[in-house]
Amino acid sequence: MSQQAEVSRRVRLNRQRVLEAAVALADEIGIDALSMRRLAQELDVVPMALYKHVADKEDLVDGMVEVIIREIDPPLLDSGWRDAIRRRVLSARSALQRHRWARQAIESRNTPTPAVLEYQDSFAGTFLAGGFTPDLAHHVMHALGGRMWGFTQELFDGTAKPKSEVASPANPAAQAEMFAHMATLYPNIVTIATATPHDDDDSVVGRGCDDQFEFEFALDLLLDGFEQLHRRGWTSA
Amino acid sequence: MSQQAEVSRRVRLNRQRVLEAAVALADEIGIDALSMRRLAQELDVVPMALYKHVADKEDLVDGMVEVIIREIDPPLLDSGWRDAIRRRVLSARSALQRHRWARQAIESRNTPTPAVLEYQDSFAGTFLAGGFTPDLAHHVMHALGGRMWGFTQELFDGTAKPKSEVASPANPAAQAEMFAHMATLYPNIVTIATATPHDDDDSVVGRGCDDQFEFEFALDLLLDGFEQLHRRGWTSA
DNA sequence: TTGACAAGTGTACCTCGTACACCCTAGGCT
DNA sequence: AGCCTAGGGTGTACGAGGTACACTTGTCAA
Repeated sequence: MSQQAEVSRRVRLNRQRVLEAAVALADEIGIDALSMRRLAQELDVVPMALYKHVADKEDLVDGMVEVIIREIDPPLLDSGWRDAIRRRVLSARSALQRHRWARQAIESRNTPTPAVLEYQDSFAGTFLAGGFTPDLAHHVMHALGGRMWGFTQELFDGTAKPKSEVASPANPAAQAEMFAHMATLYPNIVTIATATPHDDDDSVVGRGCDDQFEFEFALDLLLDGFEQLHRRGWTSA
Repeated sequence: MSQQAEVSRRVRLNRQRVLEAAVALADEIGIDALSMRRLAQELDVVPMALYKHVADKEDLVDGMVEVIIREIDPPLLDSGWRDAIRRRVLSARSALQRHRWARQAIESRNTPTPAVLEYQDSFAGTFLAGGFTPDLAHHVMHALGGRMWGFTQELFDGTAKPKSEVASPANPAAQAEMFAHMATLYPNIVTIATATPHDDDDSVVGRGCDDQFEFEFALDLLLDGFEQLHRRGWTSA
């Protein structure tokens, strides 16, 4: 009886609750560690219970991506295309910053869901409304590529260190030696990595660059390019 | 005896052979279907035999990426930076075109291997040799991002259709209906998708755009930007 | 020939996604 | 109120996958 009371007290699941729990769990443990079983446990149900709310894991991840999309600011309507695009991209970026797993999740999808199509459509709409020809808008969206989602394909920047060395943060001698080693093997990477001022000075090579700056640098480079082509009435023909 | 002869006739495995077999198998069945067990079967050994040559699956994929990198042309030394970068990127692109799984493999790595660092280092070297300041070279490499590997983060272009519809290639009526449906829901995507001439005219929406063109469009846009900043002596300070 | 090291094997364990058949409960109908 | 039913939740089980560990076999140098 108390058992039953316990059970009935428990809020019932629905797709939304499942997706939100999945997002929260992924925030915590990363998307690779997110399994149906782990998620079920978090929700205090048996794994198979989830399948009443999502078709399969693919569908779960699709749903999670949609949750993220909903966090992105809607496009501005009262400003120029450039400002609207720029702000929206940066808003997407900040959403992806809150959910570090999302980039991988988005990249792993290979069929667009309606939510994704809608997102892309509104981008296209902003360009068209800004006077871009459909032709130019098309190419420009391709050029934007993943940046539309707020990420560059960074992979790993030149400043990331091989994992073998990560474990020794409090060993200045070893670090200096490794730095010298890197400088021998990869002189150019070290040159450009050390050229930019560090925000984190206790590491010789690591985390030296401001990701946000790099992102906006590339974004603005592209936007400048778009603007020029647009002004010149560029066509692919 | 004949059994033994059979066995001894078999060439011995080594890391290189394992990696090459893995690349070939991934070319054939895709990287998702590539399992240690399947690869072992292909090589006619028991799964655990592979572990004598690769540390684990991570290591296997790292090795596969290195194989790909070796397929990319070395940098030109006798031409300007712009030409050198452009050619190399396009060479990387064609390697990735031959191995469609490679993009995903590269993206999934989160710690750079020496081969990867070396590849990036030679890019950096090309910029520096071209007279870029370390500062500008740094930002420019970030801007290049994944394009350095010959791919844009396409995700899915506006012309990709939801998978539910993929199965009916020979149903013009349904296709027309779906097109109308898309045009209602995603008018802007349809507008820009149909603006560019198709190379495949039997599909109303699909595969309309020339990926190579889009790639070079964005690449040149960036290279133009780089060139201007370089000429102006741009600094981040 | 022999001895030792490296290559290959067999078995077994754990984690995952998920099919299938079942039970239970809440909410609408009489 | 009592009943019925749809759909949420359960239990069990299977097959695929990565890989630890202990073992056997093959190769080659001394």
